[in-house]
Amino acid sequence: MSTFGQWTGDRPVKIGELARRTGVTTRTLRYYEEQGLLHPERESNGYRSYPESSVTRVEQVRDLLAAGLSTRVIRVVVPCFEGSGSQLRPQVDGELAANLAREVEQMDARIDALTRNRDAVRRFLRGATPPGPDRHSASA
Amino acid sequence: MSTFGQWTGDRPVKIGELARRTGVTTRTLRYYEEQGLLHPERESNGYRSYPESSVTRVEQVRDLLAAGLSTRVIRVVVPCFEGSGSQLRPQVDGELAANLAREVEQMDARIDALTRNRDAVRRFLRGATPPGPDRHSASA
DNA sequence: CTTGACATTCACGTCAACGTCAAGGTTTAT
DNA sequence: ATAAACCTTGACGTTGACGTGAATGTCAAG
Repeated sequence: MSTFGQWTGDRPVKIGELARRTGVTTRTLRYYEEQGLLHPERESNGYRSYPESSVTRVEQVRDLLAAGLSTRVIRVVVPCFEGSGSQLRPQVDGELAANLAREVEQMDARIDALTRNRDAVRRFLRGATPPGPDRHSASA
Repeated sequence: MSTFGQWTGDRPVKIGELARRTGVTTRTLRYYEEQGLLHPERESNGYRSYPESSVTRVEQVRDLLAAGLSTRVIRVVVPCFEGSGSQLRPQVDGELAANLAREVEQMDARIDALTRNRDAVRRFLRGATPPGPDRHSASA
């Protein structure tokens, strides 16, 4: 029963496959590791070995980067998502909690700024006179 | 009636004052100009002369940069705020409108990502066991 | 007329988030 | 056993948003 195409189950993956499956380059994956965002194990030959969970992890990281956060703050933020439903509760000391609280504030500020400006652009687009190679359009 | 301290009314300002009033460096203001975000006039001596509106303009730009947008997209976005309440309606051709629509989508995506992750961090903070040098705390 | 606080234009330095080789070891296919 | 397709570690290049001078001009005050 193991000859039916590639099994996509819960097995460790090497850097190439993880790259393909997440859409980032291997360089990026090594960079994320260097920044403490990923912690792959090593096979006997030195090859990196990622757990399946790294796929979603990388997507998380990309999400946060696209949202404008730096790897430094992502490093402190991503552990929050590890055990969503897991049993592991990483030790959270007061300093980490304070840092996270600060980050939440910054994210709020970012969301605010983005929302305000997006709305302004939208209002502008709705209020703007659309092109019209013909200047006769009577609003319908 | 003109001897009562410094008049904060509607007069042109030079780069130093604008920098102080917006909290950015003069270097940053020149950079914004280079990027097409500001268009100060010049006095006879070559000094830049900014209108009062530049204060809010710079704040806008900072807002958008903090939100993660690049000067390139800000350059296309900021004109939307020029005439909020003004009479001038800059010519908006289809291409600009399309660009702006794309930017609005990207901003939506950013807001989405930020909101999701902020909420996750918040959930984590609420669910996390706070510090406790004493390990006896019985959930109350 | 010099000093000091402003302004000007180069122009190189920095930091983050990667891209892009280079020079090799490993595994797989033929 | 040799090529092709992986992987490894350096290490230098790039882009964006500025920082940080250097060398110079301008202007009000003493």
